[in-house]
Amino acid sequence: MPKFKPVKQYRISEEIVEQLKQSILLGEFKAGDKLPSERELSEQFHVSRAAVREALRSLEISGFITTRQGATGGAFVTDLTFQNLSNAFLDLFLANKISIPEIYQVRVFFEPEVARLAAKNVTPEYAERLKQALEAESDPIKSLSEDVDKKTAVHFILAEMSGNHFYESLVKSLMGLTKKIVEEVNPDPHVMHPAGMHRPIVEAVLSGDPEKAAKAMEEHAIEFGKNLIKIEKAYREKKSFQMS
Amino acid sequence: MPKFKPVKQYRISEEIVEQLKQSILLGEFKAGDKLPSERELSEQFHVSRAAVREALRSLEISGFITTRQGATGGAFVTDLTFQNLSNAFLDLFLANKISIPEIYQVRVFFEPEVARLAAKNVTPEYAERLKQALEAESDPIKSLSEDVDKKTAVHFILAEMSGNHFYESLVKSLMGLTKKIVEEVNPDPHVMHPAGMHRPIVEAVLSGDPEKAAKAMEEHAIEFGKNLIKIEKAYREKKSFQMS
DNA sequence: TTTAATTTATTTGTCAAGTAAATTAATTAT
DNA sequence: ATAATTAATTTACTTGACAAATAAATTAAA
Repeated sequence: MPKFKPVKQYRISEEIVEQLKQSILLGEFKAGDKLPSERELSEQFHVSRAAVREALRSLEISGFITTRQGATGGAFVTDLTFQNLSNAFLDLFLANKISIPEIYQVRVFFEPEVARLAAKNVTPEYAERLKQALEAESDPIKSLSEDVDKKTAVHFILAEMSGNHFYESLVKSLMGLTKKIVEEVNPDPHVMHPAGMHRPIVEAVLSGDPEKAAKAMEEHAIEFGKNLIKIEKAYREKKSFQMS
Repeated sequence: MPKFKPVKQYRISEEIVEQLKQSILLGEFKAGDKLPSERELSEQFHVSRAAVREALRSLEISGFITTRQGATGGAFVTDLTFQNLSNAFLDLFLANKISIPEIYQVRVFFEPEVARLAAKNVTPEYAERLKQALEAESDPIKSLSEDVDKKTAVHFILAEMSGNHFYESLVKSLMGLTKKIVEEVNPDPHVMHPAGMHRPIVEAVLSGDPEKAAKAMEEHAIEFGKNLIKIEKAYREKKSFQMS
């Protein structure tokens, strides 16, 4: 008996999404380019503006375009970043599909490898950036958000130094998720992550010692992870106490 | 000087997305539940159906709901899965933001750890599932897609056995991406991934030897990765030759 | 009394045609 | 030259309709 596949009926907006996405991926629209206006698109596709707009919302959520209102506005192609990955992780976390301990088990395992790779790839430029990022960690704290960004910088630079965009995306996503959690919990920054915690990592990387760098990163990740788990747990208990 | 934050104007559809998302995350709508119909939502929010529909498209892309037409249709809350993560990886790959070698560098590093964890968590049920999955790999090949699924099964089970949903999501996403690539390249399945390749891994896991399991997985990942990179490169060159 | 065909109700999918609001460019008045 | 006004473009949003899918209820037929 011949095996037929079920015929799936697609929405018009989905068809539009596919065509625009392909066009973007093929480079027919490059980052920064403006797509035709909604009215033009609806004429070209022979569909209503509503269908076009639903398609644009989908492309926006997927990170392919951003839209601006006004005379010079429209839908602009964006350079795809790790942002969606980050959003996906965040949603999984918020939906209780992955826990902080699980995230940190993974991070403790792979970020030492990132540091190891970074230590094998030190250039004067990277060295300078690492030093400056380390310096900036001791700046007076103006806001929690800014402080978190500064404490995150070293991790970002090391991730770039790994030379692997996948590791880079993972690190940036996880740091983004961590930032969200930290900002929600709103702890004392000095307790959560004292300045200078990254010094041993940076020193090991700069000395070009991969194993030492990996070890330093592992210790840091373990310590910070323990800290975060503890503080977040206390926060959650306090919150559920307030609600009862 | 006081530091004011720029006031961001949000779209109505974004506001709706936020409210519905929060409601779902708070468990006010559980997986399987039906959201109110578009007309009801537009009345409750005091907005037009078009705005509601744009919001629903966003929630759909984010993996929170699926929609069905008809009398018993509507927007149904779904159990959030790794699917979005997988889509995010796929888009990054299609947009040439991460390459196959980069993906495989990461996979070669972390999947041995998954095997290591699995070997520490063997139960009779898991053992049975692993054996059956290994058996099924030798079934006559009916279609490439089905064959890939069978060769993927062992990896999925080991990922579950790791007891870490993050690892599980990563493995499933990467296998999903690999499947897409394999189906595009459409190689000879026997060459791409001969049956029995997973036997050493499964045997090591079942014997409860974490280090042996990790080693076996590493060797497998390296071999398969090399294979995939080679075959995909040949495919890409052939394709660009055809186009010129 | 089943069974088949038809009708009805509900819900999403789509369209058309508009108004509102944001934003920039062009024009006019000062 | 500067400021104020007007015009033009584009997205944001609304309203009100009809089409299509789907399941339940009803009716007709065997």
